[in-house]
Amino acid sequence: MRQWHELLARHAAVFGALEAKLQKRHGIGVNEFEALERLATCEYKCRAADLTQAAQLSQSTTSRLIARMEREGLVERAMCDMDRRGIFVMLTEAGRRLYAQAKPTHRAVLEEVLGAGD
Amino acid sequence: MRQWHELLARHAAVFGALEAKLQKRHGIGVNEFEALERLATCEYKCRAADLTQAAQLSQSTTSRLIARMEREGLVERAMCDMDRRGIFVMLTEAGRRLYAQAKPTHRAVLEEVLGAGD
DNA sequence: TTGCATTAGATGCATCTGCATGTACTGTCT
DNA sequence: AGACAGTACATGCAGATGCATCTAATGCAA
Repeated sequence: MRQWHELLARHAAVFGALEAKLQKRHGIGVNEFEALERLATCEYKCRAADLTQAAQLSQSTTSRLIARMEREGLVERAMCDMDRRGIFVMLTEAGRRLYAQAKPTHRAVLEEVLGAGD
Repeated sequence: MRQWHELLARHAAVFGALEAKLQKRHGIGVNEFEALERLATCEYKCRAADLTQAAQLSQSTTSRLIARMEREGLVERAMCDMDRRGIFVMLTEAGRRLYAQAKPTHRAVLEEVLGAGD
C-alpha cells in the first residue's frame, strides 16, 4: 500500500521530469527516447515488437510511435524478409544524432531525480 | 539507469493490472479509484486540489476526472464558502458503495503484483 | 493443396491528456 | 476604493491512447 503510492509518486516524478526536459531540449518524449535507445543499442535493425517491450507500450502505441518517428525522419521502416508480416525499424542518421544529443540530458535527469528522490 | 527501467517496468505492471481489474470488475480506472479512496478517507468533503496531489494528476486531468465522476453519480460538487474560487468534492452514496466494493479488488491486485514482482 | 487458427502490425473510433488560456475570485499594495 | 499579481478551477484544441477490428502472412493439419 505505501509501496504502491511511493511507486506512483516516484514514477510520476521521474517520468514527468524526463518528459519535460526531453521535450524542451530535443523535442521528443520519453517513449521516443526509449525507442531511440533501444534502436541505438541493437546494431542496425530491430523488430517493432522489441520496441513494444523495451518501452512498456501497447501494440497500437508502438505502431503509432514508429509512424511518428518515421514522419520526423528519425527512423525508417524496412520489410522483414524472414517474416513478411513483421517490419524492421532502423535509425536514420538524424535519429542517431538526436539520440547522441538527448542521451546526456536523459542521464542527467535520472541522476538528479533518482538521486534526490530518496 | 537500471533503477529507471525497473521503475518503469514495475509501474507499468502494477498500473496495468490495477487498471484492467478495476475496469473489468467495477467499471472505473486507477485514477477514479485513487480519487474515491482520497474522498473516503477524508471525512465528508475535500478540495479539488487535494485530489490532484493524491493521484499525481495534472490540474486539468483532475477537473475532468471530477466532471466524469459527477456524471456517473459518484461524487458531487459543492461551493466552497471559504474561497469561492475553489470547490468541494464529496462522495455520494453510490460513490461510497463503489469504493467499498472496489477496495478489496485493489488490495488483492497490489498484493499479487507487488508481492510477486520481486 | 485447401482450410483454419495464430501472429505482426495498421487503423477507426471513442476517450483521455497536457498545454495554453479563460473566468472568477482573493489578497496585497497604494 | 482601485489596480494588479496570484490562485482555483474550467475548457478549446491538438495530439496521444487503448480497444476492437482489419489485413496480410505464417504454420500446421487434413
